[in-house]
Amino acid sequence: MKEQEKIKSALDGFRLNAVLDLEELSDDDRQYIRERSTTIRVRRKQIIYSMHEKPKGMYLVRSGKIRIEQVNYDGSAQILFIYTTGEAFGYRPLLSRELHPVNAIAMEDSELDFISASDFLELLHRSVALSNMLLTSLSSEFTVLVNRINLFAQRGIKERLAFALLLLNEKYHHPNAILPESDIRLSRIDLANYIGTSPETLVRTLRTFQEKNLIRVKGRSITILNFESLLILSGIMR
Amino acid sequence: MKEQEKIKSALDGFRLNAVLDLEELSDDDRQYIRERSTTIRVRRKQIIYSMHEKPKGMYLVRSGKIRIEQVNYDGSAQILFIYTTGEAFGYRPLLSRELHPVNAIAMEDSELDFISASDFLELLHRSVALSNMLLTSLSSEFTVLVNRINLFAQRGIKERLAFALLLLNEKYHHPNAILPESDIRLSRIDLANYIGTSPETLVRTLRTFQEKNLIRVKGRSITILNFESLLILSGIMR
DNA sequence: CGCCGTATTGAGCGCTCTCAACGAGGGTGG
DNA sequence: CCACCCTCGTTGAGAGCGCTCAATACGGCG
Repeated sequence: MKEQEKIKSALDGFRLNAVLDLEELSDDDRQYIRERSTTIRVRRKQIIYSMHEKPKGMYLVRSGKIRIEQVNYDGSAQILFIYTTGEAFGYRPLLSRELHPVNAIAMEDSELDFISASDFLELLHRSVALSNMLLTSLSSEFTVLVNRINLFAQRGIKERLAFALLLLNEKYHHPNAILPESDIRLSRIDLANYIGTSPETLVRTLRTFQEKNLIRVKGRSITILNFESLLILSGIMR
Repeated sequence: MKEQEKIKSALDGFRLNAVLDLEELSDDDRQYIRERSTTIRVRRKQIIYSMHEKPKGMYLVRSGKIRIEQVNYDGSAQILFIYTTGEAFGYRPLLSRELHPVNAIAMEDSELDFISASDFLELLHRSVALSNMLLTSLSSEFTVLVNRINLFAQRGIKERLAFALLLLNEKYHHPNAILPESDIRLSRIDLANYIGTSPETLVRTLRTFQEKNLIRVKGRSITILNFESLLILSGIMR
């Protein structure tokens, strides 16, 4: 599918690639990670860490979905990322010796590989490959965040929703599925907090999308019907 | 001034610290930088690099102000950062082997130290200290950007302006000045593009701030009169 | 002195938020 | 198995914020 490739590449620069590519590390490093990591199980809604906490280590998602969010004084929440299988998180404040700036919460029952702060930093100290990988990855993530600031600062809800659905489509895509469309399943509140709006406005915008046959909505599940239109609507492409 | 300390620390986590602290590098590294860097002069409005260009090297501001912005298809622009004396920019896409995601434009006549891509990468390759410094710095910048996404997604113009003025106050602060307040000088359009609004709305919001004696406006120059109120207004503090 | 880019002001509209009410669904305990 | 409750989702109405368009002032520079 040529169109699908176009969509994918248009989202380059907007997609946080948090995948920790262990392939790029040496056998020793991989061995080290395997030895030191423990698997932890978390249930839906369980808090993995909270804002202003001291970071305990790095997490790698084996299964499930984790949302990273900030909660403001007025109680409003902004979901910044959703991490899924193969993606790593929680390690950045270790590098900059800061407290967690965000909450990490399981959106579904999930399994995580955990490496303690000291083990992680020890490995980082030893492995130039890891250090370089993180440097590269942080730099490209910088671009992603900058693009997103632009999006939030300049675009309205329609555009932000269109964009979010395209990103989520990738997050919710089943690894071995052939079809491009996914079954995007998350609560209205989560989706609203992800695009920075209220549930009411979100629902209304979803309906207008459905009326234009851009998506199909059945309960919690959202399916994209027209990728190209959504991409144009998002304003990131002409 | 105790209050001033409070303001400063409240802005931690929101302030992009792009200062390249050469002190942390070895004598050799500093020597290398000194030898390889050339000084270039740019005039107001001059483009240093453009979006989608291949990055040529790293820039270090000696004097003047550089704005980093993204321009969208519809012509709207979002100013993401303003770099001033001692701050480094332009090197991130070198690390991630990407094209520039932003424009860099001189807001005033400025002087920059330039190090070519190959020299920069060569130094990075040799210097663990630089590599670690960048890793730390990128990680804390990640937090800053995340905080800003939250701000843009959740807050209105009043809040964003209050916040921006506090940040700009630091950017425009004269190094040896004693007083906390600065003379913030930039065009209405630049300020509007920085907080993500139209010049008209910006002007009106500035006036309401002035009417509440939060700031003094004289032509292009803005002076903060009441830091504490602005900080509370910005919503980043209770 | 005139010109051009910048700043300000006014008016009107549209988008998005908030508040309030109602409906639907899922889980729990009886 | 059913009744209840609680959360989530949806819909309506109204207010207010921020945008756009248009006109008018301002100011530095040639």
